[in-house]
Amino acid sequence: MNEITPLERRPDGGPGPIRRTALHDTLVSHLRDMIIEGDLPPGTRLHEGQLGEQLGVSRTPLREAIKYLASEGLVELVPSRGAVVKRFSAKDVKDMLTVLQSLEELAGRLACGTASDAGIAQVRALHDEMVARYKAGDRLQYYKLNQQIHTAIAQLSGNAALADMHAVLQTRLKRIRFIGHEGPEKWAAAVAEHEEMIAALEARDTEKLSEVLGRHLTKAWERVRDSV
Amino acid sequence: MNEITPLERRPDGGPGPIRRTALHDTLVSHLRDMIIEGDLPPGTRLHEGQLGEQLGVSRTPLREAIKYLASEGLVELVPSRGAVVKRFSAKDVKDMLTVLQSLEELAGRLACGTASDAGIAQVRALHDEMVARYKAGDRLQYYKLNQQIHTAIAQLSGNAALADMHAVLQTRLKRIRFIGHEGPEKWAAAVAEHEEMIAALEARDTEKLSEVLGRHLTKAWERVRDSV
DNA sequence: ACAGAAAATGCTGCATACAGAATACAAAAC
DNA sequence: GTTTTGTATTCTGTATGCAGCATTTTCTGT
Repeated sequence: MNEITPLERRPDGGPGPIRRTALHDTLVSHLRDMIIEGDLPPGTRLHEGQLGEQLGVSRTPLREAIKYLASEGLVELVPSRGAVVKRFSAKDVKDMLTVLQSLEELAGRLACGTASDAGIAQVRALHDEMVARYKAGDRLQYYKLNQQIHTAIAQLSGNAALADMHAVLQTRLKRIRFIGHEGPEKWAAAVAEHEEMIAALEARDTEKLSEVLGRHLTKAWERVRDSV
Repeated sequence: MNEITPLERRPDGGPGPIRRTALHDTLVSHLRDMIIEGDLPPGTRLHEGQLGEQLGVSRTPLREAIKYLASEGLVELVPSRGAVVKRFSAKDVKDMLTVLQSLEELAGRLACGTASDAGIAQVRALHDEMVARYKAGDRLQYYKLNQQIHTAIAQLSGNAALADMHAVLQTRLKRIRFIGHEGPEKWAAAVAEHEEMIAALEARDTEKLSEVLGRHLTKAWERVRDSV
C-alpha cells in the first residue's frame, strides 16, 4: 500500500533529544499497521537488517517488537530463520469470526446491564459519525469507525479480559476486513444492522442486542468469504 | 516456591555446542513457570541484569522473552522502569472466568459435533488418570491433568482461534488456580462435575456438556474467590 | 534539625560487535 | 546433463558497551 518509511522518532517535532522511551510502542504499532494495511503481505519474511535500516532503527528494538507481535499472533517465529507474517486460511478466518461472535454476544449481554448512559451515548456518537461517513462514501473512515464501535461495545461490558480477547481477535481480522470490499447493497445492510445494534443497546434490550451482534458477524463472514 | 536456577541449555545432556535456537522458547516457558509457580510473585520487578545472571543468560534474549510475555499479559511494561509481574484483582479473575466460561461452552458445543471418537477417547484417558491422581491425593498432578483436560476440550472443537484464546486465559489463571487450595468436599464436587462432563462429551450431548462446563466454572469462581 | 537542591548511583533503552547456522552458488565428479 | 560437495555469503542469535532517565543519597542553607 504505502512505501516503507522511517519512523517518526521525534513526535514533538522540535529539537533536543529524541523520545527514547516510546520507541517500543511506536515500533509495535507501526509494524502492526504495516501488516494490516498490506505493506507486509502474509508470508513475507521480516528481514531484520533491511527492515531496521528502512525504519531507521537498530535490530535490537526491532527484534523485541517482532517477538511482541509474535505473541499477538500476527507473525510466526521460525528458529534460525527469523519471522514471517502469518498467513490465515479461510477456515482460520471463519473460526476467528465464530469466536468473535461468541465474545460479542457476551459483551452485549453484559453491556446492557452495566454500561453507563454516558458510555452508550458515546457509542451512539460514533455510530452517527460512521453513518455520516457512509453517506459520504468514505470507506476508510467508515471502516475505522466500524471497528471502534465494536471495540467500544466490548469495553462497555466492563470486563477487561473480554475486551482484551476481543481486541486480539479484532486485530488479527483487521487485515481481512481491510481488503474485503463489499458491494453497495451489502454495505447498506451492514449499516442497517448497526442501527439495530445501537437501538437495542439504548433500549438495554439484552436479547435483542445479543441476537443482532451474532447475526451481524454471521453476515460478516458471508461478506468476506470470497476475499480470503 | 523454588530457587531461581540457571537454564538447562543443553537438553540432550551431551557435549558439543549448546542448542542456541531454542533459547527463546526455553526462556519464555521458564519465566512463565516461574510466574505461575510463584517464584516471581505479582508486583515483582523483573531486573534484567540480576535475573539474567541468575539464569545464565545475557540481557538481550531475556528482554525479548519479557516482551513476549508482556503481549501474553503476564507482565506489564513500564517505560524506563522495565517490567513487573502483573497483579490481578478479584474482579479481574472473575472477569477472566466469565470469558473462559463462555469460551468453554462454545467449545463444548463445537466439540460434540466435530470431535473424533479417538479424540474423545483421549480426553477420557486423561480423565481416568486424573481420577486416579485424585484418589491418590496427588494434588499437583491432579491440577495439571485438570488443566490438560480443559485444554483438550478446547482443541477438540477444531477451532484454532478458540483454542488460542482459551490457552491465553488459562495461562493467566494458572497462578490463581495453583494457589487455590480447596477443601476435600469441594475437590470431590469438582471431580464429580468432570465425570459429568466426560459422560456428556461421550454421549455427544451438546446442551448437557455446555451446561456442565458453564456450571463447572461458576463453581470454580466460588472455590477460588477467597484465595484472590 | 529540617527542607530543598545537587550530585551520585543504578537501571533501562538502544546500538554495535561478534559467533554460529542456514542458504545460495559454483565447481567437480559421475 | 545431473548430482554432489565445498565454499562463500548472508542472516539470525547472543553478548557487550554506551547514553539517558529515575531514584536515592548527600550536602547546604535556614
